[in-house]
Amino acid sequence: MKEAFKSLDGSRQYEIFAAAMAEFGEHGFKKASTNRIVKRAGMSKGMLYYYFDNKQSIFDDALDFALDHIENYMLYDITTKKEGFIERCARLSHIKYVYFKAHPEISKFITSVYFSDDLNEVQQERNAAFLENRQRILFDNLDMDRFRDDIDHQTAIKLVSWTINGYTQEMEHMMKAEGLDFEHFDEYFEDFDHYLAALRKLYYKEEYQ
Amino acid sequence: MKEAFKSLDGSRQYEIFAAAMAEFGEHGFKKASTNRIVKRAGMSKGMLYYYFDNKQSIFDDALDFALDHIENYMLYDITTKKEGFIERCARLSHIKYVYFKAHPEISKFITSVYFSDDLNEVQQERNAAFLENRQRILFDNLDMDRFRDDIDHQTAIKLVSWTINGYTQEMEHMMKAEGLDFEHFDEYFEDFDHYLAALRKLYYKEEYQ
DNA sequence: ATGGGATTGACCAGGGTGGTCAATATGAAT
DNA sequence: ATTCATATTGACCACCCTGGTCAATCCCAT
Repeated sequence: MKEAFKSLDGSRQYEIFAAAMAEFGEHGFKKASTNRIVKRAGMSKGMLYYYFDNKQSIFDDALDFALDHIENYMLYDITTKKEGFIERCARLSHIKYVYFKAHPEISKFITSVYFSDDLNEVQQERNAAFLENRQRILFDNLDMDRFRDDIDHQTAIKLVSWTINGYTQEMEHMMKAEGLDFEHFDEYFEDFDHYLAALRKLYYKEEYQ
Repeated sequence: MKEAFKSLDGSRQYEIFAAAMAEFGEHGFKKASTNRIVKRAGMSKGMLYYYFDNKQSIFDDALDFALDHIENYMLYDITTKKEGFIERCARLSHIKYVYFKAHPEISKFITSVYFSDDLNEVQQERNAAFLENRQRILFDNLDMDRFRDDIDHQTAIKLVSWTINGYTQEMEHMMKAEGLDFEHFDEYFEDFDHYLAALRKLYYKEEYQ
């Protein structure tokens, strides 16, 4: 990015990156259109190239911005207190979901990056570090003794995370179909608690249910 | 489609539809390119419009073809014998996976249709009927008494299907990352059995484990 | 040799692309 | 009021790709 962009108001920077990330998230790098980015951000074509060198550098800077943004958010909100794996998963899911509602463009952008495979080396390393960090947060300081003794811990971890991801995905799909609605939002989280209770009953020793 | 196409060799029809489905699956209707379809199918532009009226009718006919193809395949391979839900899910997953490896273009095409929302009414009905049929197959003639008594059946069904879907997705993601490999294929299914055994231990009464 | 279906690919108008740039608008300092 | 640097515009460029057409071939059974 050029100096002109750096000296911009933080919220304006966010708006512009948001426009770019939404476009890249929906269409991928190649088929993303700078004209649509410009329209989304409410600015003229000339301005975009007054702020950035070219399309590629818009993408690169947006990716940097997105990863930083998520990492800051997560760092702020996460305390890895000792807890069971089910509780940890549930908490992370919840955080993720709140973040998704607050910053859908960033979430979608990062998701599309995760599934694409045309990142350069630097970006791949950056992204790998990001994912590793997520794993660390997910597994740090867990109380694994809550799991039933007759089930392997690693197996239980896999099963539980698949289950909770499945719930999350179904939720997203429902939301997308019906349009996301804050009334339903709470309903869904009541359901979530119900399923979490069931999971505890299935996977945990009696004293932890 | 025009008469010329109908009188084509069945395998050639498949090739052409496969090219179209691959293109539509990757790019969606609007951004799909008839030029790329033509290239994929190894034919000239003129030929495509000798077979079909226009881009839309290519899509329509491909969708018909895909749904018919899947339904025939499933009908042939599925006997809904009495079994537990875990076994049913596992079997359907396996069938789905084998089908995916045999006909990836069809699978991806149908998946993209499932997530898109620009189907016309007739297609929506057709697709709804298709999904309903899948649900029927999934739930027909189940032995629900295998589930532990202290867990609600509907809850168990949800949890188990989320879990198994999660496993399937992880498998797909791994395959995509490493390139699908038949050696690994079998490994994965050994793992699968391991996880199924764990699920039975968690969800079933002792006598059904 | 002829007729007719199969097949080609150059071609079209139209629209979108990433990127440029001369022209202006703005606003603070003089 | 003038100056001057910075902010901002959108028309414009050459290029590429689009869905679709069609005159020209090719192929082969008669």
